[in-house]
Amino acid sequence: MSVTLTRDRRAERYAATRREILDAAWELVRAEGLAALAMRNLGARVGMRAQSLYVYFPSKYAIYDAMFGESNVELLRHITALPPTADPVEGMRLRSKTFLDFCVEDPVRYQLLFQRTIPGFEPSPETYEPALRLLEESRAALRACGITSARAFDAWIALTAGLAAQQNSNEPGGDRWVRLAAELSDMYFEHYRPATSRRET
Amino acid sequence: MSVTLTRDRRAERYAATRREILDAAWELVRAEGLAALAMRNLGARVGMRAQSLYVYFPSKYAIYDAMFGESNVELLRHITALPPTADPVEGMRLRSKTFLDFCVEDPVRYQLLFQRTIPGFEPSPETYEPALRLLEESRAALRACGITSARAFDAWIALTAGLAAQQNSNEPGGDRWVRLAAELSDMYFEHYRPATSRRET
DNA sequence: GTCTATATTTGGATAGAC
DNA sequence: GTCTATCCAAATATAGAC
Repeated sequence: MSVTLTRDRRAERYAATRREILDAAWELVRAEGLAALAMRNLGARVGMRAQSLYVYFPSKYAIYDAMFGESNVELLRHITALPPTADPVEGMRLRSKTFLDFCVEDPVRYQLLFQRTIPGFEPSPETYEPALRLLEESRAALRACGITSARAFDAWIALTAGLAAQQNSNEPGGDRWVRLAAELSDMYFEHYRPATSRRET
Repeated sequence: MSVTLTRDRRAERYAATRREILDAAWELVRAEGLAALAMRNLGARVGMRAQSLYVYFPSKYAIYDAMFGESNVELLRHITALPPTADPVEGMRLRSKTFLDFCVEDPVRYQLLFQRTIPGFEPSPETYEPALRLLEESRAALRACGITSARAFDAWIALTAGLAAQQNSNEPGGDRWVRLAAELSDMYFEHYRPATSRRET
């Protein structure tokens, strides 16, 4: 006779070990770069042989994919957690600042999310999904500012992403480009915002 | 008794082979990605064993460095070859278009020049020098438009580089972002150009 | 669930014959 | 200047004992 248990201790243990491996992987890539993720090194960090990791992840790419996925979820969470603002343009300023902080805070995570630099790695549709949601959500937020054209949307993304790219590739950890965000945001809305939907100041 | 010759046939042959190796390296990375440059593969493409390549380049990084250097020289040449324009702002538009075309034309070259993606590779000061020259030259061109602040300069670079980055990472070979260049350039000058130095239209 | 052992591949680089 | 012969190191992954 089998009894139904309310907890699966084995599954809990398994999940905890997976988590531990992912944490170690983040530590490793932050210390030595994305490309330095190697099963041996990773195993050493969690006190295992490389081979044992295959119990938890079917391949190295599966580890990258899990990291990609949780980063994307985290970013989406950061953005959707922002408090509502009375002025939608002020909201966009806040969003871009939040996005840039997120990118600068962890350059390796940025590289994993936004630069396709690991040979052979492509995120799975499931882990990529939050990125699409974020993009959609951004489009809506910009629409609330009265900006609807696809070109204008692309321009906003390019502006914001451009700052992050410059910052991380030229002065990781600094703020030389990031601090231009508010100014460029103003410039953007001065140019793109239809006169009718602007507030009087 | 030794005679002074006007040509060094051996040196010419050597230089030609080096050139041939570099050409093959470009072909290889364009076909299989920057990270796929391996001495064995490269050797195969020029009809040599990998070991023989060491006669021409002391290491794999030396090959990357040579490629980096010649790309930088080429970019500088593209920009400095631009015809002078009566309107300096028109000149900047032309420069950014030329820059973007250069970046989009060859995404792998772009990656080598502007994204530090090869583990362990850092360009030598000699091959990096043209990049500094170009930056200095760009600063001067922007100054001719009446724009002198360091912040404004950084903003220009971020704007242009942002377009290139978006284009190459999201739609290599396309023009979805690149075609925004003129519009963003206008937006930039509307915002940053001091009123006194603007032309009447 | 972790281990030992091992297969397999790949890649950078050197020594020395020709 | 190109080759053969090697070396060495690193890395992914599988099989099977415990």
